Amino acid sequence: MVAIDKQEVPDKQRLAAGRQGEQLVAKLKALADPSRLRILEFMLKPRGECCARDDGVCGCDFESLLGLSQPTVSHHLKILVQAGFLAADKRGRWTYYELEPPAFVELSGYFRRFERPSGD
Amino acid sequence: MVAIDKQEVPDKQRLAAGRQGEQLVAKLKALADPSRLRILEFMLKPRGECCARDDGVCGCDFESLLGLSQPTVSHHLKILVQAGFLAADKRGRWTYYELEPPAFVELSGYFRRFERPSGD
DNA sequence: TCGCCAGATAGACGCGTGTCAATGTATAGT
DNA sequence: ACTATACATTGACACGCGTCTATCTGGCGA
Repeated sequence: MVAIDKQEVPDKQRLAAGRQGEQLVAKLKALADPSRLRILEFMLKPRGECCARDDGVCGCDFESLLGLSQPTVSHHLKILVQAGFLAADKRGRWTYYELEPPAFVELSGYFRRFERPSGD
Repeated sequence: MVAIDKQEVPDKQRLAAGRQGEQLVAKLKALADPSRLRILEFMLKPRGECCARDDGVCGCDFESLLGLSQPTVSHHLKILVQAGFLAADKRGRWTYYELEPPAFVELSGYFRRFERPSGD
């Protein structure tokens, strides 16, 4: 063993290789689902059907929106929260959700790197 | 034909609902894989190991990069091409790949909508 | 022409994941 | 205290997807 396995990759391709890249993949996986995308888009212009507030959307609103069972909706919301796209604010018996803009700033910034490739 | 199927959804949640949304999901699914992300990042600063050109990266370069079998690499490249992130240029016995910037412009633009939510 | 090599395709296998019914947990109202 | 409700968790099931081996296709050189 000639001292490998430590950091054979100095600085190249760190994003899609290390833990940072795993987080990115997790974020993209979280977005790669039609139901979760609809949740996020609903958050852009939420019309509260059930128990809306001006500072958050009640979780129960998503059920009728998506036509899915309550556990499934809860599952999707959990994934979006864990990925950092939503913030969950539990108030009393309800949970209110808000968009987390920084997560999207990070994503759009990441993709901007590919908008004008260096060499080509 | 009663002129249906044209725009039954006035303006609500068009992106994540209709065919346009399905395409978006397909694009995001294509990105939600560590191997495919590494392929794209490699395209940003490609060092040709095998048969590089200045106007494309040879497909065989990805095999050693990813440590995957040739059919698996071919599979990933196909997905990226179908999603519109890569362009495949078959020249003789080799296939050269290039980044497709417009696809990334579209994505970063989509996410920019969430960077500053209207209501909040 | 014959073999060699780059790449695509087909089929199989295993794991991940979206979905649901059933159940658990905690809060609010009576 | 008891019940109703909003949400989370669990377990199970089916399908999708990443990976491989094996095979096929097609272009290039000897």
